[in-house]
Amino acid sequence: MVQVPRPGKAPTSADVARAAGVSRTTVSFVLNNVPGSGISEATREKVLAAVRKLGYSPNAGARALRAGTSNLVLYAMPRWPLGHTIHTLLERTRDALAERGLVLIVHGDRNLTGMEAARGWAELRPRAVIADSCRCTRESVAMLRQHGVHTVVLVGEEAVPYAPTVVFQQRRVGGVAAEHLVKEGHRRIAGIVPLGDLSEAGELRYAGLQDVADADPSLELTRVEMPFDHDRALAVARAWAASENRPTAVFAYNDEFAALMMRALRDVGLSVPGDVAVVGVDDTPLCELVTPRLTSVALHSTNFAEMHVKVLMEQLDRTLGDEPPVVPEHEPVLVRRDSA
Amino acid sequence: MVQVPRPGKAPTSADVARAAGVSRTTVSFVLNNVPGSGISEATREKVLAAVRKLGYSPNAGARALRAGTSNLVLYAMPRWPLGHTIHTLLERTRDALAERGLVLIVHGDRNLTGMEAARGWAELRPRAVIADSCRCTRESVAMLRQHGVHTVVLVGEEAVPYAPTVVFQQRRVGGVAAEHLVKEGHRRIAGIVPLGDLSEAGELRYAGLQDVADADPSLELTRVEMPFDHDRALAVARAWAASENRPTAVFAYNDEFAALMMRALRDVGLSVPGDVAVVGVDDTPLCELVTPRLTSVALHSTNFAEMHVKVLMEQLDRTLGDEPPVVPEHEPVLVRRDSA
DNA sequence: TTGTACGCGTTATCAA
DNA sequence: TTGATAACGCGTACAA
Repeated sequence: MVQVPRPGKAPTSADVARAAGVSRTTVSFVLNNVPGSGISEATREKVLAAVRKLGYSPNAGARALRAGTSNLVLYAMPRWPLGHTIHTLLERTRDALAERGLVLIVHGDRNLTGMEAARGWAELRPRAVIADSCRCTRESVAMLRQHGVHTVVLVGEEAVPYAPTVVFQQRRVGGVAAEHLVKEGHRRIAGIVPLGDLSEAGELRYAGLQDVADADPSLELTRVEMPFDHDRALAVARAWAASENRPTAVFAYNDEFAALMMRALRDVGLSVPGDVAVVGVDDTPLCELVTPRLTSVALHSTNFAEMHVKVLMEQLDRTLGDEPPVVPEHEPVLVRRDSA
Repeated sequence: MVQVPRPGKAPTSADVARAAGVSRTTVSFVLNNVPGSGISEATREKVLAAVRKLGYSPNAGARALRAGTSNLVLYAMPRWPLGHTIHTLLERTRDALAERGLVLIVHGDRNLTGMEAARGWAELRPRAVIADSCRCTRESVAMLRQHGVHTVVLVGEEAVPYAPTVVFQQRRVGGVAAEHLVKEGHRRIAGIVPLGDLSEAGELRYAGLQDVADADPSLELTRVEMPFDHDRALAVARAWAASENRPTAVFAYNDEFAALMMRALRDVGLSVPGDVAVVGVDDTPLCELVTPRLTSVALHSTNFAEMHVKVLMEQLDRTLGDEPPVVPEHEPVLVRRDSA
């Protein structure tokens, strides 16, 4: 049972020392396994027993205050919904950090950017910060460094000169899809941009389509803004059914939108991929479950996670002022099935 | 640009005081808006200017050390994969906490339980901890309280006497599905238990089927352990096609497993729901996208999130020793479509 | 209005 | 082996 030296207050190392009948110094030596501080096995045991008895857990704040650095690694929650990619990423990162005695913390603030965000992160004086590059300016990164954050790793569309960036291009997702469709001979392509939470990523992916269209004037791009809603999808499909120069292919924002469109297209009598080809994104299990099987752009979340962990670890090892870091690129890959 | 009073070290309130030409006390008064400490508008401005100039951000650890309590609320990352439910929950909780000046932190450790886990959480001396009830024992909760954690809110299958619990019954998910199937006249029901990450929740949902079967001896329950894999699904479907007393209904762990089974069943010539009815879980968009449309048990993540936030806020307001809290129940709801 | 001084919990240094 | 002491950054009671 947990003993209560001072009700409502957490036990301190002094409490442990008192309970074990030793000095605070001794407690500290035992708990931190300080080498070369000949502690007898007997006292060691006494101290550990007292720790267990009191349920002692060191105060991380005080420890960090004294040490000048914490063992926290702060991951700023990304703007887009938490999906499988993030899940894998967190899992791997946590494990890798745990091996070094570092603790992964996901910071909840999702609305603040730039200096505002950095100030909140800096309050915790973390060892490292991982954040979307779109939420970090040169100033905010400098601020973090100023606050003793040894490592800053960004994730985003493109590398910035002031911090190592793991490039993860939403934009290329659209590009890869468009390139495939062009190669298949499509000339009129529609791109879906979702409304709501997903619109930010949606714009980026659509911009990728636009990149390809800009390079090839014979392409005709149609932008379709749409919530995830069967009726809206039906309306779009109906319009296309009635039009003689409808798009011959549609890049849906993700696999779910793609499935939604496929259903709507079929509902109005258009065939997939015969009349309209469809490409999704994420390569989810859904792709195999719909008819026809869905062609999809894969983000390879496992690869991404590993790459991310690698960069983070390199940065943690790096002593301030080393050579600039590598910035891996992560190219999405088209997984071809039947729908396009 | 960020000024550097002492390179590599974060600016302190003393630095701010120096830069503003005032005392540390004054800085503190200004930053904490201490009432009744007549600070002239001029000095106020000077201090704030210095804060901006230095990029000062208070050391949360030191502040907590002094105050005896932090403004952190720790959410221990749940064991099962982060999905839409968790996403909504975090979003709502963060907003509600932000209104009180509290910061939501998601703690990465996912493998530790009981005392081990509690020790890690306690190190940060958070104001509140939210965790899966299955990772908390009576002792570990007592330990947290001992360490000044004012509020502990659990989420899990059933209420425990030592902490307020938001009841969220995976088990009832299976129960609700089974009750529906029984009402529809099914007597031989199969339940899928996924392998891997999802097995923990899978066992609970299957136990819900078992509850119903236990109460009705005429029911015949078949347990199917299965990874998410088309070939394995096909094998199961083939076996059923060849058997004269195959299950007439299958409770799939979630919508994706349900869709996988539906496809496999159709592939081997069995009709849905004619030969075999199928029920999924989560009421995802997928339900409307497959043929036939999928009947699913909905968890109503928005309701859940609101309920969760409500309980958390009540607990935060509660002064230690108040009356025991309400423990809302959250009943899953069957959304009927065509597949069962 | 402002400065001085103390203590929160840890750990490192130094002397015993 | 151990015990006293100082310092980390912050907030505040108290005195000026």
